[in-house]
Amino acid sequence: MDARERLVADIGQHYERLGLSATAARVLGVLMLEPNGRADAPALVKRLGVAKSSLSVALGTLERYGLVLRFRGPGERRESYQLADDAFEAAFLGKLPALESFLALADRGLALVQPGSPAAYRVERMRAFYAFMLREFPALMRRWHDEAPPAGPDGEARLES
Amino acid sequence: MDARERLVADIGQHYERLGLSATAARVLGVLMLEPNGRADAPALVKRLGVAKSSLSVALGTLERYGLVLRFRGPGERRESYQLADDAFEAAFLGKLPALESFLALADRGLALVQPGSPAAYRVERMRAFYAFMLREFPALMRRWHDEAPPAGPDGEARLES
DNA sequence: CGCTTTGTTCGGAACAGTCCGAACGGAATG
DNA sequence: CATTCCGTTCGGACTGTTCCGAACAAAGCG
Repeated sequence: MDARERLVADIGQHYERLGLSATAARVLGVLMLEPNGRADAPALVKRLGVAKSSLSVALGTLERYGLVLRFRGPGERRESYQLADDAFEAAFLGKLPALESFLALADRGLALVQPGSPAAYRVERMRAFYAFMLREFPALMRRWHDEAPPAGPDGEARLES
Repeated sequence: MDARERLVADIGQHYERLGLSATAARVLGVLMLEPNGRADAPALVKRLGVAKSSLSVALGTLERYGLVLRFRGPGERRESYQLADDAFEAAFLGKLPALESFLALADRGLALVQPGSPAAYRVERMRAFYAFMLREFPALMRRWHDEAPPAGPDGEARLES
């Protein structure tokens, strides 16, 4: 078990802790270290030692989360899977809807709580916090995009989105 | 099932989605709407219809996460549980360590990947993103603390931390 | 000192989620 | 048109988690 193998396993552990299944997490680990960030299903099956059915569902969830893109070259028999360029940002932005629904929850709470009571202040503060985050987070992401290092020498094929 | 009940259930659903157990999530829901944000174990057991053993472990995890504080008044027979004032911020800040470890993972990746390769650029970009977030997020929290509305009329007892 | 109350810990049951092998539908090849 | 290759879906087995009831330790009260 070389260093690369160990790193793949550790990356898997961390993504698993974030709620991904073990297979999906390990797929991410492999793709990150793959030279061109791309692999096909048979390669992943061999690399990870999982059934192709498990791989199928794992890739499905990864695609739904916007972390992995499917790619089929013209006339290509099999399809390749590639890390989305903005996978990490996508993982962050994917949590914004959760913030929105918490905001809505806070609103419902405000309507139920006696105005002026400590509970009202508490819920109002919670509401304000989520509103603040919901406002400031996209701004932060914009700043990141400005300061961000270039995406690379484009030695890899870019996928049309 | 009145509106309050429904709201408690929905808050529970959302916190459950964030990784808390069902019981812990519902405890949070109850405490948020409780007039003074406080309750004791028998009340919670009756309110939620769970065994007190389940409640015990749920409260333990909530306390470890810094979302709930134990409180025993002097000479009080039983102890009360109260929402931490900064529960929502704590929930956010609790994820910073995860960012740090991802940064470390990216460093290990950089050491393994061939310099100049597309993979190197990709991992470098990932590293930069996490570094950016790790730097900017505390700053964002500071700004929140400045702009934040007051904590309330202090009609509730404050806990010594 | 016995009794009650409060909170934790333990063992077993129930459940959700994930994985695997097998079967299936589709598409390109010969 | 038969065959081969891919990817998805399905049923069953397994694992880890959560929950409950019961037993337990600790601390005040009579």
